Amino acid sequence: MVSSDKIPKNYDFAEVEERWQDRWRDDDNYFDWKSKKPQFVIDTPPPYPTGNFHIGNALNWCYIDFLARYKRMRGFNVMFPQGWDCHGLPTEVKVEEINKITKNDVSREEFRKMCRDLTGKNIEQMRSTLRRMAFSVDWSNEYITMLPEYYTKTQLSFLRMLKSGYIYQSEHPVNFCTRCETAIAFAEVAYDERNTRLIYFDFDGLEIATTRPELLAACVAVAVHPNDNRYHNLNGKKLKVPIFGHLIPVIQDTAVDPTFGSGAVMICTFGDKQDVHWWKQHNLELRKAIDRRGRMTTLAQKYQGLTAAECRMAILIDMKDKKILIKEENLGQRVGTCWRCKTPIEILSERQWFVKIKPDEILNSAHQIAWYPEYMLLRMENWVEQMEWDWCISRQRIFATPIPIWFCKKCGEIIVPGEKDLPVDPTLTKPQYPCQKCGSSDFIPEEDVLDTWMDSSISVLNVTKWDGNDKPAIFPAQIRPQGHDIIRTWAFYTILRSVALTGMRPWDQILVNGMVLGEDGFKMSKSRGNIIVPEDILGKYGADALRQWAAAGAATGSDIMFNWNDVVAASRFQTKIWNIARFVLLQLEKNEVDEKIPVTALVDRWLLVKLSDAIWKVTEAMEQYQFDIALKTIREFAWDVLADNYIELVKGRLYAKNASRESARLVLYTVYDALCRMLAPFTPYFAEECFSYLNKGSVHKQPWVTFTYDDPQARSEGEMLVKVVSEVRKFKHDTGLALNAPLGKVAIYTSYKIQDDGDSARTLNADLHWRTDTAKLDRVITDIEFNRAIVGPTFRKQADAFMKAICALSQKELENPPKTIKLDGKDVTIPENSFAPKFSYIEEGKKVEVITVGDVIVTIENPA
RNA sequence: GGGCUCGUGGUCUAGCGGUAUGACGUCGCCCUUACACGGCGGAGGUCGCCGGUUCGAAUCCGGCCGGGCCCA
Repeated sequence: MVSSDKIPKNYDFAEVEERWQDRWRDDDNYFDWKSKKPQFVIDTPPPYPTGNFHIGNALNWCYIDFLARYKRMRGFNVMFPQGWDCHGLPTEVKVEEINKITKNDVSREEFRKMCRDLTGKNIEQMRSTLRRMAFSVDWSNEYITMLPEYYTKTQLSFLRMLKSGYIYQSEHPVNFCTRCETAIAFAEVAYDERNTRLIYFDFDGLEIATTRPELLAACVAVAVHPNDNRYHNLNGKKLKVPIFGHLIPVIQDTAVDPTFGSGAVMICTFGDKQDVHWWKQHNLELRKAIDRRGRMTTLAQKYQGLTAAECRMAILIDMKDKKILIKEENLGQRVGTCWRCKTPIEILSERQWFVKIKPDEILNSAHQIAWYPEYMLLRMENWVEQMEWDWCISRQRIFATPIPIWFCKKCGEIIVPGEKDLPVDPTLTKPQYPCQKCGSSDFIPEEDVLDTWMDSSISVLNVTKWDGNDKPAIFPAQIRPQGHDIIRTWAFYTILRSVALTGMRPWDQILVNGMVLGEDGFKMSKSRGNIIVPEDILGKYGADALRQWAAAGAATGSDIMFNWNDVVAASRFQTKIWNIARFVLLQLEKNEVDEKIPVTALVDRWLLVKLSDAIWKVTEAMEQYQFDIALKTIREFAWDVLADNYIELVKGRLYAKNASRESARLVLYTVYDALCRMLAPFTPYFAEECFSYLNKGSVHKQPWVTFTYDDPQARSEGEMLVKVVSEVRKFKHDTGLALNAPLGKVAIYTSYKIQDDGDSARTLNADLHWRTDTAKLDRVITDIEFNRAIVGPTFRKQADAFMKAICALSQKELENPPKTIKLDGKDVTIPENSFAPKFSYIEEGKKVEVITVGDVIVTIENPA
């Protein structure tokens, strides 16, 4: 035990957190590949290395660390790896911005290097925040997707899926960002509310309304509703496209809304997703009017080379000249945009690589995973069930994993590298052998690269050390912790890929966290100015306080508003426990606690009962990942039960040299030890500091508390005692007495003998007597309290009648209730504990104050 | 327009079939040798609205209103 004069009066989080961060060793948290303990592998989300670990990440990582630390204490061999999902547009955009270039201004290799350098710097910054937050990351299992060790696996997974038929290439309409000049997946399309103009014009005698006149060159049909009488005469006819002059058919389709615009729709390749439907369904021609850079093609004739917006203006002017423009209307619409740069996406038909979506396979696997909270599974189901297109995985960018493919220049055959030769960049190297089909040695490299989700969706395969053969020994992982915003992307893709590559679900459980909102209740954003950065909180209140906010700010899974109040409250809780610690350690230091002596005093036994309850509740909550309940239970126990009730009661006994002092000291020791352990997952620095004074090593190396204690007598008598003391305190307060002021003679009448070692007398500073005789008082019944949980189910529809009948009993009958009572003319048994009379007392003879607590009567004589 | 989700004292939050949890704020009393970053106590809510089921609903069901997320 450390001597109490070495314990500082105030808890200095900054000093403590820095000291322990220095002292802890990385290898404390390494996964042990040779261990016989049960494994607990976490598929940590690899964040995008923006350089800033934001508060949403912080929430996510707090959950991970709570459960990682908890599981270690429960004897699991835990792997909490940290990955970095490096590839992708944002970094390319940032590099272009910083260096004021576009990707085409430098060589591919040079551009890649710039991206790698920036990413490396950003990772370094984020690592330091992770460490400061005390996240018990297994740094021996860190991975960085832009490094060859990792993207070798990405390429291997590509080849495997190509071989098994999951991956194919074809020309197909895809979402395309003309600013980033790349295809993107549906999951990457964001929707924006924008205003546009609906253009009505004369289309070869037919009135058409369109929002995209610039696509006139790509018009391949006009559609009307089959029941629209206005257009019956048009069926089977061909119309001449204005300005361009090509002929297109009129088709009928029930998907046309006759009430929108003129009821006649121009189908272009492609204005929107609906166009793609019609195009497929009616076998229409393909006319590409917009190219990858968003410029009009030769098909657009004199408008060639204009941007889509310029072309729109020009066409409108020409329509006016030709007097075919009828009118324009304002129209609000939702536009699909690139989620990175907000440019409206075009749907272009391009040769791309795709991954086949097999909804049944994915759903089947999703159902084998336990979802926390459960309803998040619905979001996955809904997403999977409405998938229509396969997953487009090719991108026309640079900073990404290369697609390991060449094409034979002569015969077009697809050439793949040997798996041993991976990784490859086909733009830098050549196949080892000539084309097996035609023998040619001329190759065209695939310049497209892979979607970044192709990297990150094998995170779980990477950490479980998948090498392409079967499923790894430690696969599947035990848990995937992530936000609900990426269920349709990362969770979806990971399940898909695990099933495709191993035939199995990726994890046993998935824990979904909510989003962090700003203090104003809105999503944090620069424009709102409501962004809170973790570093700010760390500086003001420390990591442990921020971690407490994450645990208790909201129920697991629900969105959580950032709230300084919660952080302040968390920090105050630490102060409170710190003071409890100082008190406890002061009591413990003088001589060693004898752990073998029996705990005898009533309140001591009562506290152990309460501790046992708290431990059980906290443990249950941790098992269900209900961190809010766990931490709140600890707080309630420590603050209300231990500090405000128990310590107040036992103080006097500890100060006096009473015989049962040792019993209290052992209880304090037991409780203090248990509190440190239960706090360890939540406030690792604070718990470590408190525990260190016990000289028993690191709290993080201790097993979880499993202390149990049962003593029904101590439970009910202790509960009663605490209530009585609190009522008498309230009495003192109400009569204007200081709580420690001397009180006169107090008699407590109970039906059983209480031996409290003088605790209540000292606490109340009163001449206090526990008595089992009957108080000489007159009492009257003023009210009856019913136990509806008994009355309701027993009497159902007669519950009201029963309660009325009881109320109608006389004072005497209520004091000694009969066994039965008449209800609707029938005698019915009165259930036990179905009601309790409430008494008030009339003093007799001596002037006494009377307080009742249940059936316990307290009289106070001569209050000072 | 569809799916999911939320709507609880001034603010935030727990509960999700037996008449409401905690925090912050607010008001009053108390500097009692662990703690005034504390203790004790008070005020403040017809649990969004309307129906239904039930002996009983914040809690279940239906409708409506309002917020959020995801999607068309």
